[in-house]
Amino acid sequence: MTVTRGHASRARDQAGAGTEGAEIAAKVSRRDPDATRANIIEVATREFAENGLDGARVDEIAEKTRTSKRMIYYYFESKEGLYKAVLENVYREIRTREADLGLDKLAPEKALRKLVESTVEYDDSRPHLFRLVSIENINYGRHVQTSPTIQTNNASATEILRDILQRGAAEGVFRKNIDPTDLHMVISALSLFRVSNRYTFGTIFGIDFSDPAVRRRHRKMIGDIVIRYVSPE
Amino acid sequence: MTVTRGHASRARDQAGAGTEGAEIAAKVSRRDPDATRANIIEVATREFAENGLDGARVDEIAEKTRTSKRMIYYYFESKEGLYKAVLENVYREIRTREADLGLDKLAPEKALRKLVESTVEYDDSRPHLFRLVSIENINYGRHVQTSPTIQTNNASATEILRDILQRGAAEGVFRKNIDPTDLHMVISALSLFRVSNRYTFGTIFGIDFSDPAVRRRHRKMIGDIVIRYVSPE
Amino acid sequence: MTVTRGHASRARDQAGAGTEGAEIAAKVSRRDPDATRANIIEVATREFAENGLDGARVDEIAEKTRTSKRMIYYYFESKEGLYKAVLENVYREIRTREADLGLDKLAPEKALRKLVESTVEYDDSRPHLFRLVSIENINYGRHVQTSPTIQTNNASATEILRDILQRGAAEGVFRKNIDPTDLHMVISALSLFRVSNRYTFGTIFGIDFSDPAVRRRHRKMIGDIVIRYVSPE
Amino acid sequence: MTVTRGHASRARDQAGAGTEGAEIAAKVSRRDPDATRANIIEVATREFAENGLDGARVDEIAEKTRTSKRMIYYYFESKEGLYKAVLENVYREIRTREADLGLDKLAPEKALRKLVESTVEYDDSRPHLFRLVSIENINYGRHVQTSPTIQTNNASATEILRDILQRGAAEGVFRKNIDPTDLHMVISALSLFRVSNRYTFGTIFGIDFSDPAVRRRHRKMIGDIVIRYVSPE
DNA sequence: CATGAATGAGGATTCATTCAT
DNA sequence: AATGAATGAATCCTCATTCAT
Repeated sequence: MTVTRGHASRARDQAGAGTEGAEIAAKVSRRDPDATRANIIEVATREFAENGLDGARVDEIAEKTRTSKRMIYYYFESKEGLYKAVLENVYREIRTREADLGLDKLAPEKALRKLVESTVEYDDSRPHLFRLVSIENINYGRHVQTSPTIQTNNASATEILRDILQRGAAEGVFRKNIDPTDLHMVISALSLFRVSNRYTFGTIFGIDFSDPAVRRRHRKMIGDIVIRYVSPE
Repeated sequence: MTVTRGHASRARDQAGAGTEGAEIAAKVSRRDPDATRANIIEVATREFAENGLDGARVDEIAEKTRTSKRMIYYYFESKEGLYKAVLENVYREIRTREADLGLDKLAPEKALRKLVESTVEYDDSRPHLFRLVSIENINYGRHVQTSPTIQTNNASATEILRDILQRGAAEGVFRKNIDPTDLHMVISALSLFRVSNRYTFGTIFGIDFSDPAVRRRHRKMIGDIVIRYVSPE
Repeated sequence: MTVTRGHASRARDQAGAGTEGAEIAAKVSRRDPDATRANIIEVATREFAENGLDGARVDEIAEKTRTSKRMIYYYFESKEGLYKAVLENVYREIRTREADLGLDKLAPEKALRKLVESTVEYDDSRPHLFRLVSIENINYGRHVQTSPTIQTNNASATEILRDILQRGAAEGVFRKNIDPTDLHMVISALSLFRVSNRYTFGTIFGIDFSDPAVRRRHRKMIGDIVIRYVSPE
Repeated sequence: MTVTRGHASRARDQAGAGTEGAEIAAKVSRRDPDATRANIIEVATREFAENGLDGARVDEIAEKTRTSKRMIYYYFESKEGLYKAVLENVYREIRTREADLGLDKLAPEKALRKLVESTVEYDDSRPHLFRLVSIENINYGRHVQTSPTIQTNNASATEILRDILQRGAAEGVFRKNIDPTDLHMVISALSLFRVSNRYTFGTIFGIDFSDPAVRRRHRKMIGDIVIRYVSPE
């Protein structure tokens, strides 16, 4: 299984010139390339997230779309091209998150806990996005590796953390020398596990990850873990 | 259809090391059902781990086997049946680990850190086992759910932790009321993330998870995190 | 999945007779879905009639077709779907028969005998159609039962009989209270036996059902039987 | 699909030396060849009758048997050999019927009606036997043709009829020149149709052939038809 | 007599993709 | 810009039969 072609989304990257992109997508019609494209991506995201790269079916995607199978090939050139477009879109969604949490206005400790808790909530609420991340890892990250967009834009995720850590260290409430990337990994790991391993872990240990009470318990625990880790002493 | 012996991946790992090892490896198949089964499982484990349930090809598996495709169906009835047998074997391997660490003879803190560190090392050294866990989660844990073997045998993983936590609490070096299952999740999450998200996280944040130095840093960090979390105050 | 036109077996039967006939026969397939469908049905009818539902081979059917195996699945979804389409076509052919015999213009007795004799001739001349009926009965009528088309259209076969019987009864040449459906069964049974049991009965009792003299003798006999049955006294 | 081998039942044709063959079959055990053979035939009869020659599975037959698949090949050499043995057994059962009806002691008319009615009852009560006859006809009577046993033994079925017809003709209650074989065909046709076409005819014309009232009506009708046909005038 | 293991050849079906219009 | 028809190359699976013990 080799990735060929590649640059699927060319010409369409500037899509969604206005802000109402999403709304337009709702009532797609012929002769509206942006909407058609968005509609395909939307359907494909669902299908790939539910069935994996190999498990998803082009026919199935096409059928659930407002257009035809031919259009998928017209816009994305191949199943893999479509998958890659979906993946880029997923990472775009993921990174638009941390934006407006206003963490820079909070005290370091509060900021950090809020970051952790909002991460847990967000990851829990968008399982399909993180299923796609799992799928991409099962595929050896082959598509992330060939997507400059994803790499350049998502690395910034650690910036917010770096800032919080620096402020905390300056104030003496956090230890020095905590690596922001490693801490980001810790938070991601703890939060994502609840999504990406929920079925096996849940089945074997009898935990219902869809139970809000469980989510709150975990959210608190993960916050505690992170705070304790960065604290002095 | 009976599950027999089970030491599937041994043969290949250390083939020809001893005297009978070579003999077995040489002409396994002919009229030796256990060996035939084991050989199929071994090959299939590799193929499913590398390509996923949908991505793996029965033909490919058969070809790499010492027998024929027909035998796969003879013993496992279907591709999914084979996958399930592989999964059960994987979980069997995973659980046989913690056994002889001799943790009960160590002081709680030492025991816990040793458990964590050995987990990190083990997970890092058997990525294919945990790829299969990821794959199973993408499949909604459908097969783990229908496998009594996996459920009954693997839940015991928390027992060791429970013991350590109790001893630590009794000695006053650990907090009371730490839930062993939740702590098991924490350790698993931190350790597994390094395996199951290495490609995307590694690519985006420029971390080389195959670097031993990185592994040691992470091993230490995860140990610290866990110890800090269970410590009083 | 829509059944279109339907004149499947025409092409082969009289190919090249008219002017367009030759043209159609020559390059049927290319982008002519109706012709493609019809061609598949035609070939499949022969193959299913000769080998049964289980005995027929999709590969064999495809090979004798102007298109490929893939097209069979494109239009009929499965071997069974194709078989069902064949069966519906068979029943369509069977029922289009009695139409233009002009029985309503004949005296009841003449009409009835003509109906019987034409049935014998027809059944004898299209053994493959009735082999398919036998095959369907061996399959417990499963497909006829799930085909509304067949059920609604073929029940009308008794209407013609009902009319003849009523006229005969009114004229006093037939008994009253002869059930048209039962009489239809009688005629069918006597006529069809010659087709559907010809091999075993012919072999055991040394009768050559392909001998025209035998056919004429049976035709006469069946006519006599039916007339005698409906006659007064 | 070509018939090869052929003489399946050799060596075993003298089976069932005693009269209690059937009873022995009930409690088969290893080391009892006759019982083993009878048991296989019994199971195979059911399987072939239900699924046809192509539809029946050797594995399935073997599984429902008290012995193993190997024994089928040991005794019958091939699936087709087994089928042929089944067929011969079926014809043996069929022909043992008319025996004790004591028709020669009845007046011709009574005898003929009794023959007809008992035929209808018998055919109705053993559908699986006649399904096998249908199946054999779908197979072009290939096996009946190569089975001397069936041919020599079953042709006698017309003897009884010939006798009745002669007596009737002598007494002046029947017409002369009624061909016994043709009359046998008529009776068979009318009676068998109820079994071999019940699914298609029943579905299309809404007749429930399993209804005893329907059976009685048909039995009476077929008797009437036959008597009327042979009556003078 | 009896059996579980093994098998080659075939058989139905699916899938991503392209073509003609 | 859009579409229904068409396709080759897999892909999973089944079957009657034979072999070693």
